[in-house]
Parts: sequence; structure tokens; C-alpha cells
Amino acid sequence: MTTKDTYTISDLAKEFDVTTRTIRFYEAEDLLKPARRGQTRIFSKGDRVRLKLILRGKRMGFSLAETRELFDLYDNSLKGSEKQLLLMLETLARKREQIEQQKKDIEMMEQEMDSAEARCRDALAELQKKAGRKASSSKESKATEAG
Amino acid sequence: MTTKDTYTISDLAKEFDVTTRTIRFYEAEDLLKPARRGQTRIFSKGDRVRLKLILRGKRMGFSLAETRELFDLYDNSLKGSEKQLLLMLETLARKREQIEQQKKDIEMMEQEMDSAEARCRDALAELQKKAGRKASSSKESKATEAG
DNA sequence: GATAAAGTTTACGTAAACGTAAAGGTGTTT
DNA sequence: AAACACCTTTACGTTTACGTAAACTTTATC
Repeated sequence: MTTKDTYTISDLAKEFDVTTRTIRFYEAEDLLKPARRGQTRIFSKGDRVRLKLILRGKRMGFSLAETRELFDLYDNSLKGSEKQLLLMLETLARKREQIEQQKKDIEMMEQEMDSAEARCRDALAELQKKAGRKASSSKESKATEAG
Repeated sequence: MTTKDTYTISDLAKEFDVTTRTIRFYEAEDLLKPARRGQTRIFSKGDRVRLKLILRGKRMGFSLAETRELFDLYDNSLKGSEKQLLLMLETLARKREQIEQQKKDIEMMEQEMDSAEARCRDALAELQKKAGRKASSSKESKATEAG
């Protein structure tokens, strides 16, 4: 085998930098369904992937309910009646719109961060110019130009 | 003037589909600082932009605290000591990393949605093929091919 | 076989982000 | 001036997503 194929709760907690409480909470919310050996939870590779997806959802601003909805989509994309499948396609379409909005949001935020950073660097340069004049009036001065 | 240049609280609430309670909450959290005429809040164009930014932050999964931090960056990008400005640049860099991660997250999620949608459509086609056979055995059948 | 380390359940606590309701001021329109 | 719409503050309630602590069992190790 390439890697381990089962994990303890603290294995995953360490790997993904969450607490065991968090992982147990996700199980209580039916987002994870680890096997048991006696009382002890045993996580499979699939469980590990699930956890990774939950945390990705969090980074994207999804609630656990939304992530659960996505899991249902993935899990049931082969089952269900025609009506169910059509509903799923609609849900997928809505999620796609949401993602498209996020992309726009990200673009705009990047532009604003660019401009904030530019202003910030200008202000810094200004400060250093003043400091430079002060230094040259008391001692020596270096080149004014910067690469 | 091109558009209105002041707004009531319910103007903004309607435009952005939030409650007035939400807007008042943002003011209490110092994310908005509307003017007052007597007791009544009067929102400027700047306030309106702020609100838009807050809601964009929400869509991106930012907490109000994170959004406030960004506001501070924008507002203070021209002020502060050299040390402060350098700290701001670091904060900006961290935000950029966060955004980069989000882009990756979005890409992967899109791939998964593609595959979920494909499976979904396959399952649908399968169902319709069966329905087609059933129909043809009792009555007539239409073309099997789909555009 | 003691004891420490990691696992478990149960249960109360908490921060964030509002919802909801009460009680009242302002203003305008019929 | 009565009624209605919209504004305000104050304050307690609610949901989500865990944190924290207590009490207990199972597993590893010396």
C-alpha cells in the first residue's frame, strides 16, 4: 500500500489542524460516518476525503448545511427518480451561479488589494524619502533611485 | 446628479436584501458610520459602498472581524508609521494567500460539480432509455438519438 | 499491573451574526 | 387629529459551530 488506509481521530485532527471535538461534531451532524471498532472510531480514506471537502467548504464560506447538500448531490447523482435527478441538476445550477459570483468577488477584491498595496508602498516611499533627507542633512546620502 | 446621494436605512435594506436590523448591527460593530439627522440615520454613497463590501465579504466567507481588518487596511494605507505600513503589507500578503487558496478551492469544486452533473445526466439518460423501451413495447417509439 | 495516553459520552458554555418583540418618537396624509 | 408608515433604542432569543470540562473506558508502555 502507498499510504495508511485507516486513521484515528487524532491522526486526522493533526493532519487538518482541527480538534477531535470538531470531527466528532461533524459525525454528529452526519457529515462523517466513520466505522467503529468497539467504541473507537476508525476513519477510512473516504472519510478523510470527506473531511477535506468539509474544510474546503468552510474556506469557501459554506455552512455545514450547504456542504451536506453538496454531499447529497455527489452521493445520489446515480440514484433517484427522474424528478429527483432534475431537481439535483437545478441545485447544481444554483451552486454554479454562487461560484460564479464568488469568482467575481475575488477579482474585485484582488483589485482593491492591489490599490491598497500601491498606496501603502507610496506612503512608505514617502516616509523613507523624508528619512533620507534627514539623514543626508546630518551625514551622507545614498542613491535616490530604487530598482 | 446621476443618482440619489443619500439613502435611508430601508432604501439600503431593500436594495441589498438585508434587514434594517442587520444594517444597524453593522453600525454597532463600527463597520458603518452613517450620519444622523436628529436620531435618524442618513447613509451616504460611501456608506452604501461599505455595505456592499461587507456583503461581498460575507459571500467570500469572511467574518465581520476580517472585513473590518480589510477596511482598516484600505483606510490607513496612507497613514501610519513605517512599522505600521510594513505590518499592513504583511497582512495584505496573508490575505492574498487566503484568496489564492480560495481560487484553488473553487477550481476543484467546479471539477467535482462537473463530474456530479455528468453522472446525473447519465442516470437521467438511462432512466429515459428504459422509459423509451417501455413506451415502445406498449405503443410507438421515437428516435433514440438526442441532439 | 500500574500508569499514562488516547479514546469515549454527556452536557453545559460561548462567540458570531443576526431575529424578534416591546415601547416609543417623527412625519405626513387623509 | 387619527391613522399609518417609518424611524429609533433596548433587550432578550436563536442558530451555527464548535470549546471546555467531567467522568469514564480502552490501549499502549514501562
